Amino acid sequence: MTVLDRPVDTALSKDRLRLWLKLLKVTRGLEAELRERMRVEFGSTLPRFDVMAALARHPDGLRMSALSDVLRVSNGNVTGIVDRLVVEGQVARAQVPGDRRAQLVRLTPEGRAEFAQMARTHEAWVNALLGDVDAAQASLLLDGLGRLEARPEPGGERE
Amino acid sequence: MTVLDRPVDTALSKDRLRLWLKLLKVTRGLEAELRERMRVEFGSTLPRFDVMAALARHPDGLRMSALSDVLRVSNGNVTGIVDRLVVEGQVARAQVPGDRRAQLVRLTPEGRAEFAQMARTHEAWVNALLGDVDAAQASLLLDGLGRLEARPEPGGERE
DNA sequence: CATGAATATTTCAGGCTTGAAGGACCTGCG
DNA sequence: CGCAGGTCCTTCAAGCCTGAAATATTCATG
Repeated sequence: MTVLDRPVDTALSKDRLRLWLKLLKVTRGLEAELRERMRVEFGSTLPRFDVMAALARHPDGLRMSALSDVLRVSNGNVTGIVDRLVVEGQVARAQVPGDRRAQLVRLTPEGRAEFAQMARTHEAWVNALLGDVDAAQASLLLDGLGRLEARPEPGGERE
Repeated sequence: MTVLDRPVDTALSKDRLRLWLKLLKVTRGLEAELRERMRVEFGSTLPRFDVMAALARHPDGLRMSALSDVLRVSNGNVTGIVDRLVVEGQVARAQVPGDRRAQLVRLTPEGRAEFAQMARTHEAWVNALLGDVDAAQASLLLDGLGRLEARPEPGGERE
């Protein structure tokens, strides 16, 4: 911990801080725009969209805890979002045969149809918002971003 | 709007979508790590830190609405965060002489001291979390990120 | 089989966030 | 002056989010 006890204050440290602040700014800006469009166009939200996207990729359904893992979101949070999606009829819960604790969550047919529409539109939005990025820049950025991915701490879970 | 009515589905569109998802993933990962450390180490939060940072850059104080502009956060939200910072004694509200509607918000001396400590540690955290990024990569990424900054829509506010 | 540990989920309090509505105040114009 | 329209801020309902505690249920071990 001794490294945290004195000021850092190198040029590189400042550069990294600037990079992080920029990252935050850009991401929040884009996210705000997408959230707003999701709200106006579909009366929905990004978290709901995220849950539906995860379920769309798993047609056999996911358990609540699996959903929580995939989305990297707390267990209790998933409960609330799924609750609302159930009320809206886009998602259904089912019992897992061998385990009375677990729930299997799936898209309903209506949810599947709604998601297809949302996903198409969402991709178009992103495509337009990132319109200044060509393929080469995209791959360059994608690569660079990989470098600052927070790795799970040693001893943590693996994929 | 006609462009949104049919599937996009070009390779470039997929690349941009992947880039956006990566951006979101990386940012959320780092943010979660910083939030957790802020909570454990300082019993505080990133939004509170953001407010204090803005106030630290404006020793003469900021109005609530100016704070809301700087942080790009809704007015009502700022009210709540500042309320809590006031309770904690890190921030104080003052009347603006000529205008009984407005409030001038400032760091207290305690807030200023606390912020200095938090800012030093925060920078060290970011420096460590982005430890794989050297100066050249940082500037490359910073530049690339600038390209996908959501520009305010035409007719919107300017800086 | 019992029972203690582990697993799956929900509930809860506290905080952040938004958009919309409301109240107080200011300003400019007739 | 009076008052219409704007500005500044707060309040509110609804939703997202977390970490921690509570509830069920399953599993492993003796």
